[in-house]
Amino acid sequence: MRRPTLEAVAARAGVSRATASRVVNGQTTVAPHIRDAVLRAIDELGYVPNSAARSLVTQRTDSVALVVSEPGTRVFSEDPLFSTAIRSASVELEAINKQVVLMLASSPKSHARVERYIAGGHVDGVMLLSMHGADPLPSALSRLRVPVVSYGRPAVPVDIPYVDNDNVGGAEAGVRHLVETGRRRIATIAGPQDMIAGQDRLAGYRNVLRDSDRRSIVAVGDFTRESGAIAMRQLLGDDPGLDAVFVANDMMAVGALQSLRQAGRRVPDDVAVVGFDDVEAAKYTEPPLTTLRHPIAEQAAAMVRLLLNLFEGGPTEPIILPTELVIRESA
Amino acid sequence: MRRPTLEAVAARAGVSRATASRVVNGQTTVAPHIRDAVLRAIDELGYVPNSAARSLVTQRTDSVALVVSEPGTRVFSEDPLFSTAIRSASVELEAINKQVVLMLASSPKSHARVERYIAGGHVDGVMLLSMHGADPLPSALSRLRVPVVSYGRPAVPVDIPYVDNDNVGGAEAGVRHLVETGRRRIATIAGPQDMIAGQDRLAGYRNVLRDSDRRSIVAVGDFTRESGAIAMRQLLGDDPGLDAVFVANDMMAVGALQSLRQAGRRVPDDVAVVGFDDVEAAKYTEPPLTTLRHPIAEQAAAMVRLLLNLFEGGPTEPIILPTELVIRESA
DNA sequence: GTTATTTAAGAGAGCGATCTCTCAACGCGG
DNA sequence: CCGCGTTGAGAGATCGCTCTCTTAAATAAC
Repeated sequence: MRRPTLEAVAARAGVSRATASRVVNGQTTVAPHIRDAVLRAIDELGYVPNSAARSLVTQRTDSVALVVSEPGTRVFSEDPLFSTAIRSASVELEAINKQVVLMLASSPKSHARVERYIAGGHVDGVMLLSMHGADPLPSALSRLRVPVVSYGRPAVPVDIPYVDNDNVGGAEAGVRHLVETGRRRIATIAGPQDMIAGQDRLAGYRNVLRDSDRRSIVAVGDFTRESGAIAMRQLLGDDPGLDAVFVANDMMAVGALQSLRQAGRRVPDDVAVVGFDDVEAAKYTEPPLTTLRHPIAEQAAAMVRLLLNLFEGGPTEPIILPTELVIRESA
Repeated sequence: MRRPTLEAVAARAGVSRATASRVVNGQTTVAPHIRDAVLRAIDELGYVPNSAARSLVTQRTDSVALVVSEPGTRVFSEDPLFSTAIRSASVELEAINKQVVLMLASSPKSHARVERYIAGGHVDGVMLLSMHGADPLPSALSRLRVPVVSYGRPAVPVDIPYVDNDNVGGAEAGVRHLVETGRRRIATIAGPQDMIAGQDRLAGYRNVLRDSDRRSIVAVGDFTRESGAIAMRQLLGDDPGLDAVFVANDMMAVGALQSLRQAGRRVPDDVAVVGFDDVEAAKYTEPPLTTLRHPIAEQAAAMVRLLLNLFEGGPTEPIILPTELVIRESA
């Protein structure tokens, strides 16, 4: 009760295996009536090509790895970034008939596993979702001479194409909005400084404050809601007179709103709040959050294009997608 | 600059390909010094077995498909169920050295793609995340004679093992809690009735109400926040005197809380609210939500075990995991 | 009508592993 | 010293496909 092989199809259609193969692979050098006979045989037998055999000879697998290099729990739980990126990338890849092999690289041990797997030639290329600067994977994978693209600029200067959003520009736009609406003492809750997004958003904040002659007031969180709440309390302690805060991501902004409420500050009357990411929850906070939207889905699509270019020799410059200020009620 | 083959390893170690293969696959019938020589050769050449060649002869691929059969957007966005399940299943599968191939089946077209892929023998087994009753995939896949396990009881009576949480029992526990805390007029916002979870949770609600001699008041939502808000307004219109509502999932409960606030009802003083799922957000609502927790991660792990049993002939009865009432402030 | 050119289909050699079968070497009892 | 069981290693078939090379037939050219 084995699955039918190309041999069986050929026999049934009364042609050679080579001809059957031609039909399967859509070559045009087959006479119409023979082509039909083969197609009929395929249909009757329910033939499906064996992928192992095929990729053994073609040296292609038609699948790409989506490596999520991030400590386990954070990945999917709060932050919708990963899930959105994964979904979009999947959709895009399926559109070009590539399969997605999802790999989570959360520990050194799994890093090794991933490397071995990639080295094993299981996939034609790798899409790397890696946010932490210290991540050893970008350089490790680029050494394997496998096509790799990264989501988010790799922290170490390694020569792999990447897609990123304009973190610096986005932060600048957010802070500029606070300046333009007349805020005087603008604090920030920065993200972790071992992450590019954390660094760049803080840099954007500093740029604008420097240009507008204001003093910077910085607290650092780790992109979680709790850290945002803690950082906000700390900022209020440091400078009770602050009238605005730029928060490096929405989750922390939600925590900050909570602390502000507890401290009796009204938003935006007393303190204006700007977040970053425009997650779903930003619409439902009290008050709804003014934030910076970046098109995660488009970024994932761009990453797929980049990988395709890597296969086919197209342009592979990094792609930086713009962010957009979404003004709601918090600022 | 090709990758080294087993042949090369054998040549370098001065043995036959067969012996090299024995070493790679950890057979014990190789003399220690020869074994060492082969291992050294492997190390020096950086040999990694070619998976296509291997699975061509072994008929195994060591990867399993994780098929998410759900209309695109819903999957990852609001509902953390999918992301949590995917992550847990990945972790579990990686622990037993199986790769995860993620497939999204959102449209009839992609259904066909998934079926073809599975039929193509790319994977050893399938884990199906399917929530909708009308889903054609469970029966389609079970017909392919591929080991399949399902997350959530398949709506159509098809003979594939599954893992589910005790939706009926959980709903009963939630509603019973409302009864025991003295609530008289207990409404429900049910989930979509084309989903098992929607049906079963409503059934649980009805069971308890019947037994406690109360009248049921039902509105139906679609598991989204907005639908919860709308349903709540509708319930308040139908029966302004209701003093409790059992909501079939947390997202709808969040919407319901919003509508209750707008209607000037205090929670839990005027109206008690019980949700279902214990999502992250349930902790942060105003007031924090009393809800039913089910262990998604454990369910995913159980699903992996079930699949393993399917491979190896262990027991494959459906696994129903219990839910737990988490009492916070809303009820 | 013969030769040159195009087109369609077949023959057969791999791709890189696994695994059965075979055989050589060795130890040991009779 | 011979035969026999055991153990370790090699030979070679095989998995199912692709793709080059070859050949046969059909058409064109002169």
